[in-house]
Amino acid sequence: MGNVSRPRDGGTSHDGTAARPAGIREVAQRAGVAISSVSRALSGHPHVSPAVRARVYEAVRALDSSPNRVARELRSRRRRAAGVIIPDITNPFFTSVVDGIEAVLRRAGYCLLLTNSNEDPERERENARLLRAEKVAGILFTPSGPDSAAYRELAASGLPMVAISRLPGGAVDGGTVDCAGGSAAAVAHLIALGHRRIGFVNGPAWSSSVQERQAGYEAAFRKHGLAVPTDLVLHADLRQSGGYHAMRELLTRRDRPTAVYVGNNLMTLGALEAIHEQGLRIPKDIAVVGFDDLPWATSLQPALTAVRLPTFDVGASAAQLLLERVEDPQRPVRTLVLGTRLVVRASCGGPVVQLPGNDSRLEEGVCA
Amino acid sequence: MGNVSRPRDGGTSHDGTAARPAGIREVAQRAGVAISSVSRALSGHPHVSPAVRARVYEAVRALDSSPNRVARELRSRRRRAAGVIIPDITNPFFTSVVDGIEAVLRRAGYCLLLTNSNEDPERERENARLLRAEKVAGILFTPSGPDSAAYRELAASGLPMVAISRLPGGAVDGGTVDCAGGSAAAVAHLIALGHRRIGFVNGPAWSSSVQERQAGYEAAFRKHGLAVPTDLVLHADLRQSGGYHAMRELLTRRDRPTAVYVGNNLMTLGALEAIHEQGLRIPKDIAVVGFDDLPWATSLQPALTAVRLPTFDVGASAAQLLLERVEDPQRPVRTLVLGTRLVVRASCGGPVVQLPGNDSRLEEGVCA
DNA sequence: CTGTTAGCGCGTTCAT
DNA sequence: ATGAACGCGCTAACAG
Repeated sequence: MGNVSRPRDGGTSHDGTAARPAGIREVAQRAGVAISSVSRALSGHPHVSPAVRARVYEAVRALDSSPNRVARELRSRRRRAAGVIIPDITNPFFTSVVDGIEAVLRRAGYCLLLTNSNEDPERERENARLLRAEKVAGILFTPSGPDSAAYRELAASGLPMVAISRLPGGAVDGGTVDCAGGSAAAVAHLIALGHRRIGFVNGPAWSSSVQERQAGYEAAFRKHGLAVPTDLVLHADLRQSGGYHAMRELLTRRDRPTAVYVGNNLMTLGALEAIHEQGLRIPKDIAVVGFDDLPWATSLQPALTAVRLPTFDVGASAAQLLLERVEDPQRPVRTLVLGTRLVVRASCGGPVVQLPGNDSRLEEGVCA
Repeated sequence: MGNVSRPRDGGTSHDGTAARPAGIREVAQRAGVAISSVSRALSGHPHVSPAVRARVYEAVRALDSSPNRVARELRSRRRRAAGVIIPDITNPFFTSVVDGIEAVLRRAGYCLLLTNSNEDPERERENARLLRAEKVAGILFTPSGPDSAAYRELAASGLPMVAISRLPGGAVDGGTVDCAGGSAAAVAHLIALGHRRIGFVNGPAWSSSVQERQAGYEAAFRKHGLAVPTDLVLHADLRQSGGYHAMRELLTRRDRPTAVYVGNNLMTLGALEAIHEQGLRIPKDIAVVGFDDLPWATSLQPALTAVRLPTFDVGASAAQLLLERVEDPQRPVRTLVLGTRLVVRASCGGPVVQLPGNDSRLEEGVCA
C-alpha cells in the first residue's frame, strides 16, 4: 500500500491557529525530492546537483522553513551548544568574559546556554544539571565557592569543561588573567612613587585568583627589598559592600596606609565610597589603584589608575579551549594566563605615563 | 525473533575512552523495568508503584544518568527554552535585564539561549535564525535599529516574542521602564532647583525609549509654564563616546547650560569626562542628572543624582509575559511599563532628600 | 547523484 | 500499574 502521508499544513496558516513551522518533509514535498536530498542540500553536502539544491532553497524560502537543530543534533549525536555557569552576571568582569565566549562560540556555529548561580552553591548545582540534561558539548565554569559540588559532579561526568578566572586544582583546562603579574605591577608603581604602607583589599582566600594577587602584592615588596606589611592585607567578599567595609576599617587605623590597592572592580567602588566618606582627598591623602579597568575609571575625579584585564580575550580563548577539547578529548590539559597592563592615570599622583605592561601570554601545559 | 539489544556500556567507563552517558535504556535495564516505566517515574507520572520508582531512582544514581532534554523535548514537541537577543551585553542595563530574565526562566524550568548582536543588524539576523532553528518557545528581543530585519522575520514567523526596552509599533508584547515619567521627574528636580537652561543628551531618535525621554523632558518644562530649550537637546549614539562628544559640544557654547540631563548610563560617563576635562565643578558650575542608577553612582565625588530603573524587574516581567504567551498564544497583547524613582544625591546641589517616585506600574492592554 | 531504510533518546498511545 | 509498539524531525548508512 502507498505511503499515505498524513495531512500537514506547510507553514502558511490558512486559519487563525498558529501553524507548525514547515519542516524538512514539507520542503521535500514542495521541491519534489526525497527528504534525504533536502538534508544533504541544507547541510552543505558535496554530492548534490545544483538543480536539486536550487529547488530546495526555493522551497525553503517559499515555506519560510527553518531547520530543526534539536532533531538534527539528536540524530547526529553532535550538539553544537555550550553552557556557561557564572557566579554573578551583574559583575562587568563576567559580562565581558561572556561577550568573548559568545563571539567565538557563535562563529563556530554553537549556541550559548547561560546560567547565573548568583554565588549560590545550590543554584550552581541545578545549573550544572540543566546543562548536562541539555547535552551541551561542554561547559565554561567559574565556581562560586571553594569546594563546589557542581564542579565535582561535572568533573566526574567527564563532560568537557574549562574553568574561568578561578582555577581549581585538578587537571582541567582553564583561562584566566595574570593576577600575580598585574598585582605586582600595581604595587610596584605605588612603591616607586614612595609609598610603603600600602593597604590591600583582596577577596576570599579560597579563590585562586585571590591567592595570585596576594603573591603579586608580596613579590613587589620583596623585589624592592622591603618587608611585606601583612597587617594591611584585608580579605573582604568581592562585592561593593565588602570593599567599603574593608576600606573603612583600613582608614580608621591609627597608622593609616598612604595608598591602597583593591582587588576587584566592585570592591574598588566601595573603597572609593569609604574614602570620600572620610573626607579624604585622592591622591593627596591616599593613592588608589584598582584591579580591573572599567568604563567609569576615566569618569572619576581624579581618574583611576587601574590594572587593565583582557576580559574579552579570556572569554574568547576559554571558548576556543573548549572547542578544541571537544574536538580532541585526549588533548593534554592547557591553562591560559593572559597578560595585563597597568593604566596609569591620576589617582596615585606622579606623572601620568604609560607603562609597558606584560602583554606576553604566559601559557603552560600540564600533563593530561 | 527476540529484540537483541546491542551492547552499550552503562555510564561507567571501563577503559580510557569517554563513555556515552547512560540514558533511559541503561537505567531501565539496571532497574529491571521497561523504558516507559523509567520515563513515567522520572516525569513524575502519577500511576507508578513506589517500588518501581525507588529502583529507577537508585539506578539513575548508580549510573549517574542524566535525562536527555534534547530527545525529550523533540518527542514531546515542547521546548522549554527561550532565546534572548540584546544589542550590547556589555551595557549594565541589559545585563541586569538578563539577570531578571534568567531568574524567572530558570524557575519555570526553561533554559536561556543568549545571543549578542553587538548593535549589528546582520548579526542580529543570524541570531534570530539560530534561535528559530533551536525551536525556542519564544524570544526576548531588543532590536538594535529602527527597522530591524530580524524583528520583521521573527514577527512573520509567528514565534512568541516580547520586546524589551525599545518597543516597536506593532501589536507585540513588551516590557520597559517609564522613560517619560522618569525623565520628567529628573528635569522637574532641576527646574525646582532654579535651573532653566537644562541640556539634554539623548540617544538616536528612532528608539521608542529615546522618544519617551524626550516627551518627559518637554513635559517637565511645560508643566512649569516654561518654554522648552530645544537648542539644548542633542542626539548622540548611546555609547560613552557619544555622551562625551555631545557634552563637549554643549559646554563649548557661548550660552552654556547650567545643568544637564543624560539619557543613559554609558553616555553619562562620557559626559562626566567632558565636564572634568573642561575643569568644571559639579554641581557649582554644572548640575548633572543621569538616567539609570548604577553601582558607581555613589562612588563619584559628588555622588550622582540619577533615575533608578527597575531593570531586573523589566527582565523578570518580560520573561513572565513570554511564558504566559507561550501558554496562551491567543491572549491579548500586553505592554508593561515599570515605574522609576529619582534618587537625589549631591550632583545637583540642594538638599539631599528622597523623592516619592512613581512606583505605580502603568499597565495597558492593547487589542490582540 | 538520489531515494530507501534504519534509527538518535525519549514520550505516548495502546494493550495487558 | 506496566510493557510493547510507534514516531518526533532529522542524519547516515546503503543501494541503485
